[in-house]
Amino acid sequence: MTESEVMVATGQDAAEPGLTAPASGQRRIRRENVERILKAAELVFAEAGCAGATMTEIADRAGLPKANLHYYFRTKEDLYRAVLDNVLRMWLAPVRSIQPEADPATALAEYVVAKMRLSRTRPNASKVFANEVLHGGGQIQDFLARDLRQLLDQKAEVLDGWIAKGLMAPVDSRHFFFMIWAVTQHYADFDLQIRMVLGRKKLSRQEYERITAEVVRMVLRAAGLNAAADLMDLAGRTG
Amino acid sequence: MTESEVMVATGQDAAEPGLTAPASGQRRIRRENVERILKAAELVFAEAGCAGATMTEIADRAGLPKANLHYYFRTKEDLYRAVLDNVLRMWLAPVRSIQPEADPATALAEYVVAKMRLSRTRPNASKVFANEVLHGGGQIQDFLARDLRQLLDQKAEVLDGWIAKGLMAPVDSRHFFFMIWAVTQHYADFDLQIRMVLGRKKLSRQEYERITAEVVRMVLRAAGLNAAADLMDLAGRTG
DNA sequence: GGAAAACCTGACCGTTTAGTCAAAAACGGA
DNA sequence: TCCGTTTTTGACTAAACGGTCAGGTTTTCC
Repeated sequence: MTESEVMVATGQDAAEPGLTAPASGQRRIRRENVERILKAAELVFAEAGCAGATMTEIADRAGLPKANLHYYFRTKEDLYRAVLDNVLRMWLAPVRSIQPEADPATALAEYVVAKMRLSRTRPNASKVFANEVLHGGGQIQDFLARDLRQLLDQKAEVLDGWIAKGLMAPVDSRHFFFMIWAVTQHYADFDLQIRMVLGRKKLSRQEYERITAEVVRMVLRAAGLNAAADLMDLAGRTG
Repeated sequence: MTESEVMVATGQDAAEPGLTAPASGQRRIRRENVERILKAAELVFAEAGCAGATMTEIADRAGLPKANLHYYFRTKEDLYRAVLDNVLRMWLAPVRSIQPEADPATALAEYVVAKMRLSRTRPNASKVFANEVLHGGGQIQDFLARDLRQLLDQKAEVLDGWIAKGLMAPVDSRHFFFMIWAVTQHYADFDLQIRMVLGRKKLSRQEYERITAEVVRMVLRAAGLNAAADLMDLAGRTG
């Protein structure tokens, strides 16, 4: 599964691609139903895992009969791949802020904020990703070994550049990224644990923003950017 | 599932507990087979998740016929609970080093080292735990809301004490623990991603120790303990 | 050595699940 | 309105799975 193959399932790979498919976008009904199915599937796959999810459950959540799912997606695995492809595409996006000419503290803070926002707004996507890596099927290995590796190499080089210029502490740039991924995704993947342990039913948006600021401070300090972290401290506590 | 109920499955809760059970420990055969089954089960549950694991697969890995599993563990859920109980017990152990009178840098470093060692030596245990939290069944909620919450409250208080004395930066102690958990367990739960992205087939013990040192440095810096982290820098790079 | 307890296991059963299919209904351009 | 195309769906099948059980074998203890 290379990056170029990561795409929204248009459904054209199921049920005999319309050879006479009109250029004017897909049929309305197909587009709407595919979207509904993918949304329901992401939820169910996140809740139950790939093996634990059933087509019947997904169909019920989408408000469609099961046979209809098999009309748009030939097999359960096809549907799972489509969901996963969406998730992977989303995963790669927030890293853009890491650029050589950027200010390290600003860029890292922006990156963490973007990752935390993704954890809040799309926890199910993160869970599907986590589940897939956890039970390392062949599904995701190409993505990890090709696309993600290439991306990490690029961005690690940016950090190494900053370090060489003395702009941040001499961390191992790759493992520094692992730390950011681990911490930010933790708030989506382990949200049950976090809520139970904090005794909260749900984390409000305000609470989430406070947590995000805290995570940013810790990450900045881990990078040796204490001045920036302390500035945040001031802003966060007085604002 | 309270902490007191967290225990190794002795098998006495399956197949009619021997009412005439001898005080001199369990029967040898039972003890050995239960251990083999639990070991195989932990592996399979980690690889496939709870729903994806099959009794047949576990039986094959344990080298026993499937019916034999049901002799020691009445149902798949009973077996899963037994595995999970082992995992949870292990999870709570390493936190001991966090004590009020300890030196923050030393205690935190020891804690991170212990958690990283657990990730290296028992990755499957970590994966079973992660999978359970991810798909939050009722199984683990009591543990999280009671035992883990209580433990976190205790240890957060220790950190707050250190902070009050000015021994470390004013972090949110609970979220600081979340960061440690996230980062250390990441190396077990996401080891596939880490190996793929680094282009390694397997991480050697030496590599793991280098990574552990790096993680310790980042955690210490995140806690504002830069002096200790820099000392480690020196030791790690010259030693 | 003998009896009771513990252990073993092939064959079997009911349920759940992914996937199929054919016939009907809805759609949409001419 | 008409006709080919797309969409819908209840009923069905085969396979996989968790769990059962009866009858046999081994172990343990006196």
